[in-house]
Amino acid sequence: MIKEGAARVLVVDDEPNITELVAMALRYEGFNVKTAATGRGALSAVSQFAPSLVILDVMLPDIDGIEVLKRLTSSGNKVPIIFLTAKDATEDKVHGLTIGGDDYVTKPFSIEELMARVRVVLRRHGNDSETGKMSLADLELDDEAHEVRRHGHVVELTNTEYRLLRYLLINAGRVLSRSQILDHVWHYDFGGDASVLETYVSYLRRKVDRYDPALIQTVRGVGYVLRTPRK
Amino acid sequence: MIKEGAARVLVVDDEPNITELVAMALRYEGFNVKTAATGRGALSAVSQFAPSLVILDVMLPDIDGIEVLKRLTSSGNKVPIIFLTAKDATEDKVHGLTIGGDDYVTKPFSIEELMARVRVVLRRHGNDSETGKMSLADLELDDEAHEVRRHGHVVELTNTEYRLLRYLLINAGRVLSRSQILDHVWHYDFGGDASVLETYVSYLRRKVDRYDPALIQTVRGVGYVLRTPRK
DNA sequence: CCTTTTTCTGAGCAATTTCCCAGGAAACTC
DNA sequence: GAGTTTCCTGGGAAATTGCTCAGAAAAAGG
Repeated sequence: MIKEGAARVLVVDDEPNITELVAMALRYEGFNVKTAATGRGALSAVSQFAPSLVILDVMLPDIDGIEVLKRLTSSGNKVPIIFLTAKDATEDKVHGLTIGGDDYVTKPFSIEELMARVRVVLRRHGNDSETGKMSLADLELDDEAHEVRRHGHVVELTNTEYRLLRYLLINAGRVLSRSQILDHVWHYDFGGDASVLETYVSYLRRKVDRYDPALIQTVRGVGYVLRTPRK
Repeated sequence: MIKEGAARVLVVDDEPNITELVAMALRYEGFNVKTAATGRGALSAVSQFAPSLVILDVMLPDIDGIEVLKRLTSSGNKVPIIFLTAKDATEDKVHGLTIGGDDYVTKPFSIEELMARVRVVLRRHGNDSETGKMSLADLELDDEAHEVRRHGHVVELTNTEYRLLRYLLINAGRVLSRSQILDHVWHYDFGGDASVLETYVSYLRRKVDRYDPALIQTVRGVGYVLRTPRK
């Protein structure tokens, strides 16, 4: 069952946990996904599946991700790549490789973070029609500029604050449970307490909800929701 | 006898008490239900029964629930899953799994809570034509926003009040016994007194039935019913 | 390597919710 | 109408939930 018009994404990692996690998230967003576990597998999948984007782990059992990129480039294939890399020396190797519009994300990442990169890369390559701008009342979020405005004023947010606000905004009007939010906005192996979320909601309120009306609302015993208050 | 158009749900748990409880509740709501007690049983049931939703205990005697999910995903099966999990360490394992639109419920749950998740998940996967909005006369309930309106005004309800009203509304026009309500709205191992229910009906009346006509009616010696009064 | 910024933790406090009880009201029986 | 049962509601204790602050830990940026 292939969706017409849905962008194809190839996910390559030797850990099934990761490929499945990422594949699930992508499928949920409507992408058409294939997975591979090796460099060779990746190369053959690229030629057969012809993806519009490859998410590629740098560490692979046979041919590493960088070598995969080289072979693709030398054979004239210009598919954009988002590298997955551990936060160590390998990170440096990937640094200079993001020139051709490619990008990279360090493990462990949060789903929202990775999805944001996916959208950016696809947009840049014209495979995504969306503009990357969202708004609710006088709150505006511009994904490309990574900028948030409230009441016309730019609001300075840290990365986590931004991702949290973005996730709430995408789901504006829908009540989100704490675990839903934690799973999407925090790193996939985050083991901590749900109280971080409360702390960040507190931060966001101070920065974003400084003007009336307050948009971030608590639904006691359930979770949070972003909406214009109606009483 | 298979109902035409009725969504198929597979329930997997090694405790027959639980599968029976859940299966009954689902059948009562019009679903077509099958049960399994093991991971292997679940896998074979999925391929034969082709359910639109699986309710899956994480702890199973052979293959655990997470492994079942992995095998399903890697074989390309995208059936949504609602996990059942104890409120302890196992809860953590399930974190991160709500990304693909899956969900989880911690034991002991209330039937209403589980049914609410079932509807949410099926709706999200387009297996349910319902919008998540219910109404009776000028009483409206919106599940996504977790919001109740009477006569156009938002009514602020606590979580328990909301679940109770929701259960009454689903069964509008049908008289529900005290024990039915307690079993559905309160946790299944709730040991307390039945008088909580009276207290909560009182709360609801004060908040919801402030306008005429009163919709929450007592059926003496039996239970309660939500309906427009018959003159 | 050091400074600055960001992220996370824990604890105290405040507010709300849940539950139980008890007195009284309402309905039903005879 | 009197007695009995069933139900309603207010008060209040106990538990839960959520907010905020201060500081520790970790990451980012020179």
